Amino acid sequence: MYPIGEFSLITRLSVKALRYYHEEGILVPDHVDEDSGYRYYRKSSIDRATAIVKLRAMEFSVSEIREILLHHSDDSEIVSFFERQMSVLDEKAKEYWRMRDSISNTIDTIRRSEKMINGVDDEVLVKYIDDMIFAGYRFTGAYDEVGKAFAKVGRAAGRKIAGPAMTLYYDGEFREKDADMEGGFPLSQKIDIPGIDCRVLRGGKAVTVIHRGSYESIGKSYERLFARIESDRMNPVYPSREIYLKGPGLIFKGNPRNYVTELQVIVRED
Amino acid sequence: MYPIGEFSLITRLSVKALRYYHEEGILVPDHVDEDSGYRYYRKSSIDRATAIVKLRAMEFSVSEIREILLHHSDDSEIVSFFERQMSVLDEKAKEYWRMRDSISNTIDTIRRSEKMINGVDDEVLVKYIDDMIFAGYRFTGAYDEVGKAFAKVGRAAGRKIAGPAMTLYYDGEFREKDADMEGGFPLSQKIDIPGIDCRVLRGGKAVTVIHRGSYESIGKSYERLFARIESDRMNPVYPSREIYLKGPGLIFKGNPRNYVTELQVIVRED
DNA sequence: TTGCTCCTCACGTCACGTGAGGTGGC
DNA sequence: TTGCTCCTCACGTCACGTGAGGTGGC
Repeated sequence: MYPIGEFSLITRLSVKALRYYHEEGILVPDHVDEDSGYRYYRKSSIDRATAIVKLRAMEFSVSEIREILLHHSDDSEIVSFFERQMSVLDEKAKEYWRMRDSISNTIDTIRRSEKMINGVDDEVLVKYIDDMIFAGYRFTGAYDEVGKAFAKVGRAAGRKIAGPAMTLYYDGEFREKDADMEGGFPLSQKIDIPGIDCRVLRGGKAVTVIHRGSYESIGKSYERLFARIESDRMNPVYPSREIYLKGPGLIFKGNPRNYVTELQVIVRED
Repeated sequence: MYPIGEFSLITRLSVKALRYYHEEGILVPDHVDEDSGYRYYRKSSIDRATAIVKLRAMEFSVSEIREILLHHSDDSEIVSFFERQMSVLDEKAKEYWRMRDSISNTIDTIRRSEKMINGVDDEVLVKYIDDMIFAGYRFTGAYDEVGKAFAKVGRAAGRKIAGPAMTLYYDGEFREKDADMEGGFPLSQKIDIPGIDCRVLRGGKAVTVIHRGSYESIGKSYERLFARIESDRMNPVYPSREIYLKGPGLIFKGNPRNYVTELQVIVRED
Protein backbone atom coordinates (compact mmCIF):
# COMPACT_ATOMS: atom_id res chain seq x y z
CA MET A 1 0.00 0.00 0.00
CA TYR A 2 1.41 3.36 -1.05
CA PRO A 3 0.59 6.66 0.61
CA ILE A 4 -0.51 9.36 -1.79
CA GLY A 5 2.95 10.91 -2.23
CA GLU A 6 4.57 7.69 -3.36
CA PHE A 7 1.62 6.81 -5.55
CA SER A 8 1.93 10.26 -7.08
CA LEU A 9 5.59 9.64 -7.94
CA ILE A 10 4.77 6.25 -9.46
CA THR A 11 1.85 7.41 -11.56
CA ARG A 12 3.12 10.94 -12.32
CA LEU A 13 -0.23 12.30 -11.21
CA SER A 14 -0.10 15.27 -8.83
CA VAL A 15 -1.32 14.76 -5.27
CA LYS A 16 -4.05 17.26 -5.94
CA ALA A 17 -5.09 15.39 -9.08
CA LEU A 18 -5.27 12.13 -7.12
CA ARG A 19 -7.47 13.79 -4.49
CA TYR A 20 -9.64 15.20 -7.26
CA TYR A 21 -9.98 11.81 -8.94
CA HIS A 22 -10.96 10.39 -5.55
CA GLU A 23 -13.61 13.09 -5.15
CA GLU A 24 -14.86 12.45 -8.67
CA GLY A 25 -14.89 8.72 -8.01
CA ILE A 26 -12.73 7.65 -10.94
CA LEU A 27 -9.76 6.53 -8.83
CA VAL A 28 -10.71 5.71 -5.25
CA PRO A 29 -7.91 4.84 -2.77
CA ASP A 30 -7.89 1.21 -1.68
CA HIS A 31 -7.86 2.28 1.95
CA VAL A 32 -8.54 5.52 3.81
CA ASP A 33 -7.36 5.77 7.42
CA GLU A 34 -10.35 6.69 9.53
CA ASP A 35 -8.45 8.82 12.02
CA SER A 36 -6.01 10.68 9.83
CA GLY A 37 -7.86 10.58 6.52
CA TYR A 38 -4.63 9.38 4.86
CA ARG A 39 -5.20 7.76 1.48
CA TYR A 40 -3.47 4.48 0.60
CA TYR A 41 -3.28 2.83 -2.82
CA ARG A 42 -2.56 -0.77 -3.77
CA LYS A 43 -0.07 -1.75 -6.43
CA SER A 44 -2.95 -3.06 -8.48
CA SER A 45 -4.39 0.46 -8.74
CA ILE A 46 -1.42 1.58 -10.82
CA ASP A 47 -2.96 0.12 -13.98
CA ARG A 48 -6.16 2.08 -13.48
CA ALA A 49 -4.15 5.22 -12.80
CA THR A 50 -2.04 4.86 -15.94
CA ALA A 51 -5.17 4.19 -17.97
CA ILE A 52 -6.55 7.49 -16.64
CA VAL A 53 -3.30 9.28 -17.49
CA LYS A 54 -3.48 8.00 -21.06
CA LEU A 55 -7.15 8.87 -21.48
CA ARG A 56 -6.55 12.38 -20.08
CA ALA A 57 -3.68 12.75 -22.56
CA MET A 58 -6.26 12.11 -25.29
CA GLU A 59 -8.29 14.94 -23.74
CA PHE A 60 -11.17 12.79 -22.58
CA SER A 61 -12.99 14.66 -19.79
CA VAL A 62 -13.14 13.23 -16.31
CA SER A 63 -16.81 12.39 -16.73
CA GLU A 64 -16.14 10.61 -20.03
CA ILE A 65 -13.39 8.65 -18.29
CA ARG A 66 -15.81 7.77 -15.53
CA GLU A 67 -18.22 6.47 -18.15
CA ILE A 68 -15.48 4.44 -19.86
CA LEU A 69 -14.07 2.93 -16.68
CA LEU A 70 -17.50 2.07 -15.33
CA HIS A 71 -18.46 -0.17 -18.23
CA HIS A 72 -15.28 -1.28 -19.96
CA SER A 73 -12.04 -3.05 -19.23
CA ASP A 74 -10.67 -3.93 -22.65
CA ASP A 75 -9.33 -1.68 -25.41
CA SER A 76 -11.44 -3.33 -28.07
CA GLU A 77 -14.62 -2.23 -26.28
CA ILE A 78 -13.82 1.47 -26.47
CA VAL A 79 -12.91 1.91 -30.12
CA SER A 80 -16.05 3.97 -30.69
CA PHE A 81 -15.00 6.36 -27.91
CA PHE A 82 -11.63 6.71 -29.62
CA GLU A 83 -13.25 7.36 -32.97
CA ARG A 84 -15.45 10.12 -31.60
CA GLN A 85 -12.55 11.69 -29.73
CA MET A 86 -10.38 11.50 -32.82
CA SER A 87 -12.84 13.56 -34.81
CA VAL A 88 -13.14 16.04 -31.93
CA LEU A 89 -9.37 16.52 -31.86
CA ASP A 90 -9.27 16.61 -35.63
CA GLU A 91 -11.72 19.49 -35.65
CA LYS A 92 -9.75 21.34 -33.00
CA ALA A 93 -6.51 20.90 -34.89
CA LYS A 94 -8.12 22.20 -38.07
CA GLU A 95 -9.72 25.10 -36.25
CA TYR A 96 -6.41 26.20 -34.75
CA TRP A 97 -4.81 25.79 -38.15
CA ARG A 98 -7.44 28.02 -39.76
CA MET A 99 -6.85 30.65 -37.09
CA ARG A 100 -3.10 30.42 -37.53
CA ASP A 101 -3.53 30.76 -41.27
CA SER A 102 -5.76 33.79 -40.90
CA ILE A 103 -3.22 35.55 -38.67
CA SER A 104 -0.45 34.65 -41.07
CA ASN A 105 -2.46 36.24 -43.87
CA THR A 106 -3.03 39.34 -41.79
CA ILE A 107 0.69 39.67 -41.10
CA ASP A 108 1.51 39.29 -44.80
CA THR A 109 -0.99 41.97 -45.75
CA ILE A 110 0.38 44.43 -43.21
CA ARG A 111 3.97 43.72 -44.24
CA ARG A 112 3.15 44.21 -47.90
CA SER A 113 1.50 47.49 -47.15
CA GLU A 114 4.49 48.68 -45.12
CA LYS A 115 6.82 47.83 -47.98
CA MET A 116 4.74 49.64 -50.57
CA ILE A 117 4.48 52.92 -48.73
CA ASN A 118 8.14 52.82 -47.89
CA GLY A 119 9.81 55.72 -49.71
CA VAL A 120 6.99 56.66 -52.05
CA ASP A 121 7.38 59.95 -53.88
CA ASP A 122 4.68 62.56 -53.37
CA GLU A 123 5.27 64.31 -56.71
CA VAL A 124 3.15 63.77 -59.78
CA LEU A 125 5.00 61.15 -61.82
CA VAL A 126 4.85 59.67 -65.27
CA LYS A 127 5.75 56.00 -65.17
CA TYR A 128 5.14 52.68 -66.85
CA ILE A 129 2.80 50.26 -65.10
CA ASP A 130 3.17 46.51 -65.60
CA ASP A 131 0.40 44.18 -66.60
CA MET A 132 -1.10 42.33 -63.64
CA ILE A 133 -3.58 39.57 -62.86
CA PHE A 134 -6.58 41.30 -61.36
CA ALA A 135 -9.83 40.00 -59.86
CA GLY A 136 -12.66 42.48 -59.44
CA TYR A 137 -16.35 42.90 -58.81
CA ARG A 138 -17.98 45.65 -60.90
CA PHE A 139 -21.11 47.51 -59.81
CA THR A 140 -22.89 50.84 -59.91
CA GLY A 141 -23.34 52.81 -56.70
CA ALA A 142 -21.84 55.32 -54.29
CA TYR A 143 -18.08 55.51 -53.82
CA ASP A 144 -18.16 54.24 -50.24
CA GLU A 145 -19.91 51.04 -51.25
CA VAL A 146 -16.76 49.59 -52.69
CA GLY A 147 -15.98 47.84 -49.39
CA LYS A 148 -18.47 45.10 -50.25
CA ALA A 149 -16.59 44.43 -53.48
CA PHE A 150 -13.32 44.04 -51.57
CA ALA A 151 -15.00 41.67 -49.13
CA LYS A 152 -16.45 39.59 -51.97
CA VAL A 153 -13.24 39.32 -53.95
CA GLY A 154 -11.16 38.94 -50.78
CA ARG A 155 -13.15 35.92 -49.63
CA ALA A 156 -12.86 34.32 -53.04
CA ALA A 157 -9.17 34.97 -53.62
CA GLY A 158 -7.81 34.39 -50.10
CA ARG A 159 -4.13 33.52 -50.16
CA LYS A 160 -3.77 34.43 -53.81
CA ILE A 161 -4.05 38.15 -53.08
CA ALA A 162 -0.74 39.68 -54.01
CA GLY A 163 -1.19 43.37 -53.36
CA PRO A 164 -3.35 46.12 -51.89
CA ALA A 165 -7.00 46.71 -52.71
CA MET A 166 -7.72 48.74 -55.86
CA THR A 167 -10.72 50.47 -57.37
CA LEU A 168 -11.21 51.03 -61.09
CA TYR A 169 -13.43 53.99 -62.10
CA TYR A 170 -15.09 53.65 -65.49
CA ASP A 171 -16.77 57.07 -65.62
CA GLY A 172 -14.73 60.01 -66.75
CA GLU A 173 -16.50 62.19 -64.21
CA PHE A 174 -17.66 62.43 -60.60
CA ARG A 175 -20.96 60.69 -59.86
CA GLU A 176 -22.41 60.76 -56.39
CA LYS A 177 -24.73 57.78 -56.35
CA ASP A 178 -24.35 55.89 -59.60
CA ALA A 179 -20.66 55.64 -60.24
CA ASP A 180 -19.61 52.70 -62.43
CA MET A 181 -16.73 51.07 -60.59
CA GLU A 182 -14.92 47.84 -59.81
CA GLY A 183 -13.23 46.87 -56.56
CA GLY A 184 -10.69 44.09 -56.29
CA PHE A 185 -7.14 42.90 -55.80
CA PRO A 186 -4.07 41.99 -57.82
CA LEU A 187 -3.50 38.23 -57.59
CA SER A 188 -0.54 35.91 -57.84
CA GLN A 189 -2.62 33.38 -59.82
CA LYS A 190 -5.79 33.41 -61.83
CA ILE A 191 -8.99 32.25 -60.17
CA ASP A 192 -12.30 31.23 -61.69
CA ILE A 193 -15.23 32.14 -59.47
CA PRO A 194 -18.69 33.02 -60.80
CA GLY A 195 -19.56 36.69 -60.36
CA ILE A 196 -15.93 37.72 -60.14
CA ASP A 197 -14.05 38.93 -63.17
CA CYS A 198 -10.45 37.77 -63.16
CA ARG A 199 -8.20 38.73 -66.05
CA VAL A 200 -4.93 40.35 -67.01
CA LEU A 201 -5.20 44.08 -66.49
CA ARG A 202 -3.03 45.85 -69.05
CA GLY A 203 -0.52 48.44 -67.87
CA GLY A 204 1.20 51.13 -69.90
CA LYS A 205 2.31 54.72 -69.58
CA ALA A 206 0.53 56.43 -66.71
CA VAL A 207 0.40 59.61 -64.72
CA THR A 208 0.34 58.94 -60.99
CA VAL A 209 0.28 60.79 -57.72
CA ILE A 210 0.28 59.79 -54.05
CA HIS A 211 -2.61 61.05 -51.96
CA ARG A 212 -2.04 61.24 -48.22
CA GLY A 213 -4.91 61.51 -45.76
CA SER A 214 -8.62 60.84 -45.71
CA TYR A 215 -10.58 60.06 -48.84
CA GLU A 216 -12.66 63.20 -48.44
CA SER A 217 -9.80 65.36 -49.61
CA ILE A 218 -8.87 63.12 -52.55
CA GLY A 219 -10.22 65.69 -55.04
CA LYS A 220 -7.18 67.88 -54.53
CA SER A 221 -4.84 65.10 -55.57
CA TYR A 222 -6.90 64.42 -58.70
CA GLU A 223 -6.60 68.11 -59.46
CA ARG A 224 -2.80 67.94 -59.41
CA LEU A 225 -2.83 64.80 -61.52
CA PHE A 226 -5.12 66.15 -64.24
CA ALA A 227 -3.25 69.45 -64.30
CA ARG A 228 -0.20 67.51 -65.39
CA ILE A 229 -2.12 65.51 -67.99
CA GLU A 230 -3.40 68.72 -69.56
CA SER A 231 -0.12 70.57 -69.43
CA ASP A 232 1.63 67.65 -71.13
CA ARG A 233 -1.21 67.31 -73.63
CA MET A 234 -1.84 63.66 -72.85
CA ASN A 235 -5.15 61.85 -73.20
CA PRO A 236 -6.55 59.92 -70.22
CA VAL A 237 -7.72 56.35 -70.76
CA TYR A 238 -10.46 54.99 -68.49
CA PRO A 239 -10.86 53.20 -66.08
CA SER A 240 -8.62 55.20 -63.80
CA ARG A 241 -7.30 53.49 -60.70
CA GLU A 242 -7.02 54.07 -56.98
CA ILE A 243 -4.62 51.84 -55.08
CA TYR A 244 -5.07 51.77 -51.31
CA LEU A 245 -1.46 51.40 -50.20
CA LYS A 246 -2.53 52.09 -46.67
CA GLY A 247 -6.15 52.45 -45.70
CA PRO A 248 -8.29 51.13 -42.85
CA GLY A 249 -6.56 48.05 -41.42
CA LEU A 250 -7.95 44.60 -40.77
CA ILE A 251 -8.18 45.23 -37.03
CA PHE A 252 -7.88 48.97 -36.52
CA LYS A 253 -9.32 51.65 -38.76
CA GLY A 254 -6.19 53.64 -37.97
CA ASN A 255 -5.93 57.37 -38.36
CA PRO A 256 -7.14 58.54 -41.79
CA ARG A 257 -4.38 61.14 -41.83
CA ASN A 258 -1.95 58.27 -42.29
CA TYR A 259 -3.79 56.72 -45.21
CA VAL A 260 -1.77 56.52 -48.41
CA THR A 261 -3.49 56.12 -51.78
CA GLU A 262 -1.94 56.05 -55.23
CA LEU A 263 -4.01 57.53 -58.08
CA GLN A 264 -3.19 56.24 -61.55
CA VAL A 265 -4.46 57.35 -64.93
CA ILE A 266 -3.19 55.53 -67.97
CA VAL A 267 -2.51 57.95 -70.85
CA ARG A 268 -2.38 57.78 -74.60
CA GLU A 269 -0.36 60.17 -76.74
CA ASP A 270 -1.71 60.70 -80.22
CA MET B 1 -26.50 56.23 -28.80
CA TYR B 2 -27.51 52.59 -28.77
CA PRO B 3 -28.75 50.74 -25.69
CA ILE B 4 -26.91 47.52 -24.99
CA GLY B 5 -29.35 45.25 -26.84
CA GLU B 6 -29.09 47.14 -30.10
CA PHE B 7 -25.33 47.42 -29.76
CA SER B 8 -25.24 43.69 -29.17
CA LEU B 9 -27.12 43.06 -32.42
CA ILE B 10 -24.80 45.40 -34.33
CA THR B 11 -21.57 43.99 -32.99
CA ARG B 12 -22.68 40.36 -32.58
CA LEU B 13 -21.36 40.43 -29.03
CA SER B 14 -23.70 39.00 -26.38
CA VAL B 15 -25.14 41.40 -23.81
CA LYS B 16 -23.28 39.52 -21.12
CA ALA B 17 -20.02 39.81 -23.06
CA LEU B 18 -20.55 43.57 -23.41
CA ARG B 19 -21.11 43.87 -19.67
CA TYR B 20 -18.01 41.79 -19.06
CA TYR B 21 -15.91 43.96 -21.39
CA HIS B 22 -17.21 46.99 -19.51
CA GLU B 23 -16.19 45.42 -16.22
CA GLU B 24 -12.77 44.54 -17.63
CA GLY B 25 -12.41 48.03 -19.02
CA ILE B 26 -11.74 47.10 -22.63
CA LEU B 27 -15.02 48.43 -24.01
CA VAL B 28 -16.61 51.06 -21.76
CA PRO B 29 -20.06 52.41 -22.68
CA ASP B 30 -20.07 56.03 -23.80
CA HIS B 31 -22.78 56.84 -21.29
CA VAL B 32 -24.24 55.11 -18.25
CA ASP B 33 -27.56 56.39 -16.92
CA GLU B 34 -27.06 57.22 -13.28
CA ASP B 35 -30.54 56.22 -12.16
CA SER B 36 -31.19 53.08 -14.16
CA GLY B 37 -27.60 51.95 -14.78
CA TYR B 38 -28.52 51.51 -18.47
CA ARG B 39 -25.46 51.40 -20.75
CA TYR B 40 -25.44 53.43 -23.99
CA TYR B 41 -22.90 53.14 -26.81
CA ARG B 42 -21.99 55.62 -29.54
CA LYS B 43 -21.77 54.66 -33.19
CA SER B 44 -18.06 55.39 -33.01
CA SER B 45 -17.61 52.56 -30.50
CA ILE B 46 -18.54 49.99 -33.14
CA ASP B 47 -15.01 50.03 -34.57
CA ARG B 48 -13.49 49.26 -31.19
CA ALA B 49 -16.03 46.50 -30.65
CA THR B 50 -15.33 44.87 -34.02
CA ALA B 51 -11.60 45.09 -33.33
CA ILE B 52 -12.22 43.21 -30.09
CA VAL B 53 -14.32 40.61 -31.90
CA LYS B 54 -11.52 40.03 -34.39
CA LEU B 55 -8.82 39.84 -31.74
CA ARG B 56 -10.92 37.40 -29.68
CA ALA B 57 -11.35 35.29 -32.82
CA MET B 58 -7.55 35.07 -32.91
CA GLU B 59 -7.75 33.82 -29.31
CA PHE B 60 -6.06 36.81 -27.75
CA SER B 61 -7.05 36.91 -24.06
CA VAL B 62 -9.00 39.85 -22.70
CA SER B 63 -5.94 41.13 -20.85
CA GLU B 64 -3.82 40.93 -23.99
CA ILE B 65 -6.52 42.85 -25.82
CA ARG B 66 -6.50 45.43 -23.06
CA GLU B 67 -2.75 45.78 -23.52
CA ILE B 68 -3.10 46.10 -27.29
CA LEU B 69 -5.94 48.64 -27.21
CA LEU B 70 -4.22 50.72 -24.54
CA HIS B 71 -1.13 51.44 -26.59
CA HIS B 72 -1.98 50.91 -30.24
CA SER B 73 -4.39 52.09 -32.87
CA ASP B 74 -2.86 50.92 -36.14
CA ASP B 75 -2.40 47.40 -37.50
CA SER B 76 1.24 47.97 -38.34
CA GLU B 77 2.04 48.54 -34.67
CA ILE B 78 0.83 45.15 -33.53
CA VAL B 79 2.56 42.83 -35.98
CA SER B 80 4.72 41.45 -33.17
CA PHE B 81 1.59 40.51 -31.20
CA PHE B 82 0.31 38.71 -34.28
CA GLU B 83 3.59 36.88 -34.73
CA ARG B 84 3.63 35.65 -31.16
CA GLN B 85 0.01 34.60 -31.32
CA MET B 86 0.60 32.83 -34.60
CA SER B 87 3.25 30.63 -33.05
CA VAL B 88 1.00 29.96 -30.06
CA LEU B 89 -1.81 28.79 -32.35
CA ASP B 90 0.64 26.89 -34.51
CA GLU B 91 1.81 24.94 -31.45
CA LYS B 92 -1.76 24.22 -30.42
CA ALA B 93 -2.68 23.01 -33.90
CA LYS B 94 0.33 20.71 -33.95
CA GLU B 95 -0.37 19.46 -30.45
CA TYR B 96 -3.94 18.55 -31.35
CA TRP B 97 -2.71 16.95 -34.52
CA ARG B 98 -0.23 14.81 -32.58
CA MET B 99 -3.00 13.73 -30.22
CA ARG B 100 -5.27 12.94 -33.11
CA ASP B 101 -2.53 10.92 -34.75
CA SER B 102 -1.84 9.00 -31.58
CA ILE B 103 -5.50 8.04 -31.21
CA SER B 104 -5.65 7.07 -34.86
CA ASN B 105 -2.66 4.79 -34.30
CA THR B 106 -4.32 3.27 -31.26
CA ILE B 107 -7.47 2.55 -33.24
CA ASP B 108 -5.45 0.93 -36.04
CA THR B 109 -3.62 -1.29 -33.59
CA ILE B 110 -6.82 -2.44 -31.92
CA ARG B 111 -8.50 -3.09 -35.27
CA ARG B 112 -5.55 -5.10 -36.53
CA SER B 113 -5.58 -7.19 -33.40
CA GLU B 114 -9.31 -7.86 -33.74
CA LYS B 115 -8.84 -8.98 -37.32
CA MET B 116 -6.00 -11.33 -36.48
CA ILE B 117 -7.76 -13.19 -33.70
CA ASN B 118 -10.88 -13.47 -35.78
CA GLY B 119 -11.40 -17.17 -36.52
CA VAL B 120 -8.05 -18.55 -35.45
CA ASP B 121 -7.79 -22.29 -35.12
CA ASP B 122 -6.80 -23.72 -31.78
CA GLU B 123 -5.34 -26.95 -33.18
CA VAL B 124 -1.65 -27.55 -33.70
CA LEU B 125 -1.01 -26.70 -37.34
CA VAL B 126 1.75 -27.07 -39.87
CA LYS B 127 1.85 -24.07 -42.19
CA TYR B 128 4.08 -21.92 -44.31
CA ILE B 129 5.07 -18.54 -42.92
CA ASP B 130 5.94 -15.67 -45.24
CA ASP B 131 9.08 -13.58 -45.05
CA MET B 132 8.53 -10.26 -43.30
CA ILE B 133 10.31 -7.04 -42.51
CA PHE B 134 11.05 -7.16 -38.81
CA ALA B 135 12.61 -4.64 -36.41
CA GLY B 136 13.78 -5.96 -33.05
CA TYR B 137 15.87 -5.25 -29.99
CA ARG B 138 17.83 -8.27 -28.71
CA PHE B 139 18.91 -8.65 -25.10
CA THR B 140 19.51 -11.16 -22.32
CA GLY B 141 17.24 -11.20 -19.30
CA ALA B 142 14.04 -12.48 -17.76
CA TYR B 143 11.02 -13.19 -19.97
CA ASP B 144 8.92 -10.39 -18.53
CA GLU B 145 11.52 -7.76 -19.44
CA VAL B 146 10.57 -7.91 -23.11
CA GLY B 147 8.18 -4.97 -22.64
CA LYS B 148 11.07 -2.54 -22.73
CA ALA B 149 12.09 -3.92 -26.14
CA PHE B 150 8.58 -3.36 -27.48
CA ALA B 151 8.62 0.19 -26.12
CA LYS B 152 11.99 0.91 -27.71
CA VAL B 153 11.13 -0.50 -31.12
CA GLY B 154 7.60 0.90 -30.96
CA ARG B 155 8.86 4.45 -30.44
CA ALA B 156 11.31 4.10 -33.29
CA ALA B 157 8.96 2.51 -35.81
CA GLY B 158 5.75 4.41 -35.04
CA ARG B 159 3.39 4.37 -38.01
CA LYS B 160 5.41 1.72 -39.83
CA ILE B 161 4.33 -1.01 -37.45
CA ALA B 162 2.30 -3.46 -39.49
CA GLY B 163 1.40 -6.20 -37.04
CA PRO B 164 1.33 -7.33 -33.43
CA ALA B 165 4.35 -7.50 -31.12
CA MET B 166 6.55 -10.60 -31.41
CA THR B 167 9.31 -12.16 -29.37
CA LEU B 168 12.07 -14.33 -30.83
CA TYR B 169 13.67 -16.86 -28.45
CA TYR B 170 17.22 -17.87 -29.39
CA ASP B 171 17.80 -20.48 -26.65
CA GLY B 172 16.49 -23.95 -27.25
CA GLU B 173 15.55 -24.20 -23.59
CA PHE B 174 13.85 -22.44 -20.68
CA ARG B 175 16.06 -19.90 -18.86
CA GLU B 176 14.69 -18.02 -15.92
CA LYS B 177 16.94 -14.97 -15.76
CA ASP B 178 19.28 -14.98 -18.73
CA ALA B 179 17.18 -15.86 -21.71
CA ASP B 180 18.52 -14.63 -25.06
CA MET B 181 15.61 -12.97 -26.79
CA GLU B 182 14.50 -10.24 -29.13
CA GLY B 183 11.31 -8.19 -28.94
CA GLY B 184 9.93 -6.22 -31.86
CA PHE B 185 7.34 -5.72 -34.57
CA PRO B 186 6.73 -6.56 -38.21
CA LEU B 187 6.98 -3.37 -40.28
CA SER B 188 5.55 -2.12 -43.54
CA GLN B 189 8.88 -0.52 -44.48
CA LYS B 190 12.50 -0.86 -43.42
CA ILE B 191 13.85 1.60 -40.87
CA ASP B 192 17.45 2.41 -39.96
CA ILE B 193 17.81 3.33 -36.31
CA PRO B 194 20.95 2.65 -34.27
CA GLY B 195 20.49 -0.08 -31.66
CA ILE B 196 17.56 -1.58 -33.51
CA ASP B 197 18.02 -4.47 -35.88
CA CYS B 198 15.74 -4.22 -38.87
CA ARG B 199 15.91 -6.91 -41.53
CA VAL B 200 13.90 -9.42 -43.51
CA LEU B 201 12.95 -12.28 -41.24
CA ARG B 202 12.79 -15.46 -43.28
CA GLY B 203 9.68 -17.60 -43.07
CA GLY B 204 9.28 -21.26 -44.04
CA LYS B 205 7.51 -24.39 -42.93
CA ALA B 206 6.47 -24.08 -39.29
CA VAL B 207 4.53 -25.81 -36.58
CA THR B 208 2.18 -23.43 -34.79
CA VAL B 209 -0.38 -23.41 -32.04
CA ILE B 210 -2.64 -20.80 -30.50
CA HIS B 211 -2.29 -20.24 -26.77
CA ARG B 212 -5.25 -18.72 -24.98
CA GLY B 213 -4.94 -17.17 -21.52
CA SER B 214 -2.24 -15.79 -19.30
CA TYR B 215 1.45 -16.22 -20.11
CA GLU B 216 1.98 -18.27 -16.94
CA SER B 217 0.31 -21.27 -18.51
CA ILE B 218 2.07 -20.99 -21.85
CA GLY B 219 4.19 -24.08 -21.09
CA LYS B 220 1.24 -26.32 -21.80
CA SER B 221 0.89 -24.95 -25.31
CA TYR B 222 4.59 -25.44 -25.98
CA GLU B 223 4.12 -29.03 -24.81
CA ARG B 224 1.45 -29.66 -27.44
CA LEU B 225 3.55 -27.99 -30.11
CA PHE B 226 6.74 -29.97 -29.41
CA ALA B 227 4.77 -33.21 -29.11
CA ARG B 228 3.76 -32.71 -32.75
CA ILE B 229 7.30 -31.87 -33.84
CA GLU B 230 8.56 -35.06 -32.27
CA SER B 231 5.78 -37.28 -33.53
CA ASP B 232 6.32 -35.98 -37.07
CA ARG B 233 10.11 -36.30 -36.72
CA MET B 234 10.78 -32.70 -37.62
CA ASN B 235 13.75 -30.61 -36.41
CA PRO B 236 13.10 -27.24 -34.76
CA VAL B 237 15.04 -24.22 -35.99
CA TYR B 238 15.69 -21.38 -33.51
CA PRO B 239 14.77 -18.66 -32.78
CA SER B 240 11.22 -19.73 -32.06
CA ARG B 241 8.53 -17.03 -32.07
CA GLU B 242 5.69 -15.81 -29.92
CA ILE B 243 3.19 -13.50 -31.58
CA TYR B 244 0.96 -11.52 -29.21
CA LEU B 245 -2.25 -11.44 -31.23
CA LYS B 246 -4.02 -10.08 -28.21
CA GLY B 247 -2.19 -9.15 -25.02
CA PRO B 248 -2.33 -6.22 -22.63
CA GLY B 249 -3.86 -3.28 -24.48
CA LEU B 250 -2.62 0.27 -24.85
CA ILE B 251 -5.11 1.58 -22.29
CA PHE B 252 -6.45 -1.41 -20.42
CA LYS B 253 -4.49 -4.48 -19.41
CA GLY B 254 -7.64 -6.43 -20.12
CA ASN B 255 -8.36 -9.86 -18.72
CA PRO B 256 -5.42 -12.28 -19.25
CA ARG B 257 -7.90 -15.07 -19.88
CA ASN B 258 -8.70 -13.36 -23.15
CA TYR B 259 -5.09 -13.07 -24.30
CA VAL B 260 -4.31 -14.84 -27.56
CA THR B 261 -0.74 -15.78 -28.46
CA GLU B 262 0.51 -17.70 -31.45
CA LEU B 263 3.58 -19.91 -30.92
CA GLN B 264 5.63 -20.66 -34.02
CA VAL B 265 8.58 -22.96 -34.48
CA ILE B 266 10.13 -23.14 -37.91
CA VAL B 267 11.07 -26.74 -38.79
CA ARG B 268 13.57 -28.40 -41.07
CA GLU B 269 13.08 -31.89 -42.47
CA ASP B 270 16.29 -33.76 -43.25
C1' DT C 1 11.33 19.44 19.71
C1' DT C 2 11.85 19.56 14.62
C1' DG C 3 10.73 17.95 9.78
C1' DC C 4 8.08 15.60 6.93
C1' DT C 5 3.85 13.97 5.02
C1' DC C 6 -0.61 14.22 4.90
C1' DC C 7 -5.28 16.37 5.79
C1' DT C 8 -9.41 19.75 4.87
C1' DC C 9 -11.30 23.98 3.61
C1' DA C 10 -11.36 28.00 0.62
C1' DC C 11 -10.23 30.68 -3.15
C1' DG C 12 -8.52 31.38 -7.97
C1' DT C 13 -8.52 30.32 -13.00
C1' DC C 14 -11.07 32.39 -17.93
C1' DA C 15 -14.73 34.41 -20.39
C1' DC C 16 -18.56 34.45 -20.17
C1' DG C 17 -23.79 31.64 -19.61
C1' DT C 18 -27.70 31.11 -16.83
C1' DG C 19 -31.08 32.04 -13.70
C1' DA C 20 -33.34 34.91 -9.79
C1' DG C 21 -35.42 38.91 -8.47
C1' DG C 22 -36.23 43.61 -9.39
C1' DT C 23 -36.77 48.37 -11.90
C1' DG C 24 -38.14 52.10 -15.38
C1' DG C 25 -40.31 53.83 -19.58
C1' DC C 26 -43.67 53.04 -23.39
C1' DT D 1 -51.96 46.91 -16.31
C1' DT D 2 -48.88 44.23 -19.37
C1' DG D 3 -44.48 43.47 -22.09
C1' DC D 4 -40.17 44.63 -23.00
C1' DT D 5 -35.54 45.95 -21.98
C1' DC D 6 -32.38 46.59 -18.86
C1' DC D 7 -30.15 46.16 -14.17
C1' DT D 8 -27.31 43.70 -10.26
C1' DC D 9 -26.00 39.92 -7.65
C1' DA D 10 -24.77 35.05 -7.34
C1' DC D 11 -23.58 30.71 -8.92
C1' DG D 12 -21.67 27.45 -12.44
C1' DT D 13 -18.06 25.95 -15.77
C1' DC D 14 -13.35 22.30 -15.82
C1' DA D 15 -9.52 20.18 -13.75
C1' DC D 16 -6.97 21.05 -11.02
C1' DG D 17 -3.05 24.81 -8.54
C1' DT D 18 -2.06 27.41 -4.59
C1' DG D 19 -1.95 28.82 -0.12
C1' DA D 20 -3.63 28.72 4.95
C1' DG D 21 -3.90 26.39 9.03
C1' DG D 22 -3.68 22.13 11.32
C1' DT D 23 -2.60 17.02 12.59
C1' DG D 24 -0.06 12.48 13.37
C1' DG D 25 3.96 9.48 13.39
C1' DC D 26 9.06 9.08 13.22
